[in-house]
Amino acid sequence: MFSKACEYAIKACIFVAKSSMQNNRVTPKQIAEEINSPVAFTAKIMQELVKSDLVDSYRGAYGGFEIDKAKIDQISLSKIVKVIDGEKLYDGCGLGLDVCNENHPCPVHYQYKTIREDLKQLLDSTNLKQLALGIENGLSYLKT
Amino acid sequence: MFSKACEYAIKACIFVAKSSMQNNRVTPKQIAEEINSPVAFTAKIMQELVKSDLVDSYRGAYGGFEIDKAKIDQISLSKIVKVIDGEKLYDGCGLGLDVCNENHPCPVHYQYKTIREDLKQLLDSTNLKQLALGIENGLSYLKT
DNA sequence: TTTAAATAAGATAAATATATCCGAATTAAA
DNA sequence: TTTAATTCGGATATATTTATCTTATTTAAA
Repeated sequence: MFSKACEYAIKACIFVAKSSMQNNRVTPKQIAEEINSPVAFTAKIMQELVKSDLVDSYRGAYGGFEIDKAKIDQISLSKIVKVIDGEKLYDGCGLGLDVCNENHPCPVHYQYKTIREDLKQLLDSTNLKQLALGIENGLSYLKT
Repeated sequence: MFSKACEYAIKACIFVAKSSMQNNRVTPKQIAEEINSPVAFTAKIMQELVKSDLVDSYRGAYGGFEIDKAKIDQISLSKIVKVIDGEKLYDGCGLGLDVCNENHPCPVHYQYKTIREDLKQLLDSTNLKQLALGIENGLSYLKT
């Protein structure tokens, strides 16, 4: 469904959001420990998230990553997924046809469309604040 | 969502099913033309489908691939997907946790579960006969 | 001003997925 | 029995994704 990079990105964002709510900047090392991911690869992904303006970074001593508290509930999962995996999940054909629409549907076009709309709905309506609170309250987990 | 190999497999199966309903065996070359896929890679995928008993193959002159007519409506998309992509889409965690369940849910566990059940429902309830008829009747297409 | 801690950027490596190629075995028909 | 057409299996090649490493730059505090 999502690439590994995207899975890491989502989990990293949730952890950074949670930390930012507690006024803590975090380093790639801390993130990787918290979400059980390879440090260097995680750092690369963080760079993309920074470039795309979803996360803020601060260099030098006492630096790290954070998310503007006021923005935490404005960042939906769909924004993260689009930055890392692109729009494919959003508008690609289930069977990979370059052109697939009502005029020229693939064999599973209509059924797949429903699934995709549901997924879109899920990603659009879920934001980092909700997820960070879930972690904070021990209702969900970022690693096993 | 699906790997490319799986997309090819699904489309190939639909074409083989349609051909078998018309009492025609088909070769990898014909399949690849019909679904717009690389010939040799398609042939490899057909081998897997044969080994998994979803498709029958016949060697030598006048050989090729076919599906037992009586089985065409017994082959669901889920069978094909499981053979090529495995069970991950069916039971994997949306965020890649090794263990993810009600007792230890990832942050999107419940929402993702709904999507997955819908997808499962779609794959389980759609069979090759339905899809082959759609192609035969010009209601859907295997390539653009 | 020096130092230690941190991100940024680019090169490189490893693993996986996608794709090709070729020789061996099989088979129906001529 | 020979031939041509076909699948099978394994080796190889290419592309993409995942992951690591190294150097440069930045920055706060001592």
